[in-house]
Amino acid sequence: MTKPTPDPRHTLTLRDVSEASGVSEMTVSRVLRNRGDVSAPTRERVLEAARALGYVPNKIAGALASQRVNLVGVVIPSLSNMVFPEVMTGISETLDGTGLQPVVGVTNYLPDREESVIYEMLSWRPSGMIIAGLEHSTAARTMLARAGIPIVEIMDIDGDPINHAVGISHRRAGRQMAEEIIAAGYRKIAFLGTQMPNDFRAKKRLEGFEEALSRAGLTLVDREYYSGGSALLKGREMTAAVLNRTPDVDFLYYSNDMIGAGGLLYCLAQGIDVPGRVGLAGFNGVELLDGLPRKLATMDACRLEIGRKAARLIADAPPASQVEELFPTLQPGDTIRH
Amino acid sequence: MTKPTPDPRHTLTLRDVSEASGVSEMTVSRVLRNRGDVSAPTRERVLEAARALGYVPNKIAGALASQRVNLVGVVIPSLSNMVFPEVMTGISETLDGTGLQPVVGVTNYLPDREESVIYEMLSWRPSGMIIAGLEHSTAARTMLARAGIPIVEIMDIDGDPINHAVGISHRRAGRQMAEEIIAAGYRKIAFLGTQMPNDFRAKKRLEGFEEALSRAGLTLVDREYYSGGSALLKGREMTAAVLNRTPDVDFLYYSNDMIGAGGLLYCLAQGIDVPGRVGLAGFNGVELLDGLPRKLATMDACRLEIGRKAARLIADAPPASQVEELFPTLQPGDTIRH
DNA sequence: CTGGTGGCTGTTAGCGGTAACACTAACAGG
DNA sequence: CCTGTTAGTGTTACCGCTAACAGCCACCAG
Repeated sequence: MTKPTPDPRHTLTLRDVSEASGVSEMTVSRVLRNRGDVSAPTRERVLEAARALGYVPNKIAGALASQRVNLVGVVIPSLSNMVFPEVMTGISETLDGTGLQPVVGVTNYLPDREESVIYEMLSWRPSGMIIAGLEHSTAARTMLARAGIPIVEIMDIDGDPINHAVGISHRRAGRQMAEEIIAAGYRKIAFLGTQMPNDFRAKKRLEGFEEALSRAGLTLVDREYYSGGSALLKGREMTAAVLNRTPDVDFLYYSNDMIGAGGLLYCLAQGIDVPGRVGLAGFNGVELLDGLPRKLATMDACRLEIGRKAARLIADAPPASQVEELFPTLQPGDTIRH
Repeated sequence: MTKPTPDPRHTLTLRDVSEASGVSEMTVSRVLRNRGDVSAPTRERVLEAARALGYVPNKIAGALASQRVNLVGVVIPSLSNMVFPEVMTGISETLDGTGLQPVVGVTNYLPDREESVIYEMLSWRPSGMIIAGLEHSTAARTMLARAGIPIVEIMDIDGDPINHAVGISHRRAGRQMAEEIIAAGYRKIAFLGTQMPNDFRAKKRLEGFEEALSRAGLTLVDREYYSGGSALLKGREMTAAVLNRTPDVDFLYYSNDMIGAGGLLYCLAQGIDVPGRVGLAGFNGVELLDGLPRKLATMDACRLEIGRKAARLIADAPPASQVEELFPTLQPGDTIRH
């Protein structure tokens, strides 16, 4: 066995099917797309011929001719942190049946890469674009605005959308969590989070959090940042570091659930009284947490719903820009004292 | 603000740029693709015009004309189980700089869906396809074989590849783990795994595992299957169920690390002596495990390397079919007694 | 018998690029 | 002066498909 079947003749086109079934290319095209009237016997013959030949239509040519591309570009920072796969699920779910298909691009939180991913996607002339976040380079914003297709910026609504936006207010989410923590009586609060300079949403949450603290006359007693590596492990390490450096800390606010889970496991292993001696909270509401020995306090980010609504906006393409704010619910879990 | 800039005139084409810069479309095309000689001043003028207009080339047209598409289809069962994102990383890494770009399609372990995803992808005439697994519908195999492009089936090599294959032998991996467990003196061994009828790789691991057991005169003393839900949580539940039902079990072999981690957390919480009273092992070598209080025994599936090698095969397109077997290494962790 | 009216099928003209080749000026060498 | 070469640019003919419209035939009403 050498090449994967070096193709008897050339690569198949409509013409091959049309010759094999004795009708015009146009009729074949109609049959294959279920468009226009074609008599039942003709349809049968064509389908049979196509099947027999193993014909796969060339969407490139089809798209060019029809000026229609059934693709939706989805630009997200990462696939590996559990949050975006869920958004994707919501998107696929909603797009299924509309004839549209998602195509993902990953930016790794790099603005340059984001720009080129967007450029690349637009050059395929998709029917719409879904993009995480509201912060993009000027060039990227311009390209998107000029593309003449629906654009949905997701996850975040604290900012100025290009077109549509669906998400939560991370600033408010941070504030809300802080208020909850303060109400529970914690006072020596530390933050543990990602270093990523381009995770704007984590940054906004922290801003909201600190704002609420300062309104209560408090400030963070410690902070610890990380980047890269296994989040669970980092959570352990950072927690150890903070507890060591600031022994009187009584609350650890994590920028995401994964490091929060690491922290929780560490505390439990150390026999630290949670939530009595220290309270813990994360962010996201990842499914993973269900399996932990104790439930981490968190806030769901409405990821599934965001995906669904964003896809809906692309599919429906309403004429006017829309901003849909969703409201995360706090899940107190077992790591904030009642 | 209504529509995203209803586009002054129409959508931009090469002609617009050519008119704006006073050269032919062909010259603009050459400049934009860095192909053929174009004088420096002309190149400048063209680039300037393109930038000023915000021109984004139409790859659809380009691809049709040049019969070249710089896309590589990647078909995988799921994005949410941590294993495929890592494969993707390997693929992207290697493809970067070759001018090729990965496009993923997700099948959710459904053969029908796999078939349609493959069909859909092939209809974009990609430069190559990377597909998880060796088990596909006849129609899918035929389409792929006929496509006349390099096909790489990944993850698994226990079977008959269409063209190239890169992966590990899951059967051998299962066998190896069983041998290790037996050598460590465990005798009452149970299996806990996914129900998924279409996770062929998990199935092969189990086959290899049982084969090695029976060669040692042993059989599984219990087995427990799950589907859906939080894997970590399922791991706890299943572990509880097995320990309850078969109290004298002394080893729990999990079909993946995630449920294994759940089981480990459960055992630790119950104060069960691991690895004295029961040993545990999973499969995959997911990064997550680094953060657990104790290291789960596992076997890495060479995911990154598989992604890299698969991408290399597409990029290099060797004339003859290749099968690259990788060899996972056993990571004994702390859950098998020395 | 004529003129609709629909159902079905074919024809024509692109879609927006690019390959391949043709052309042109400028200059070198014989 | 002519020819050959080279760099830079333009022309032509598609790529494989579809929109739009043009036929054609059977059938029916008037």
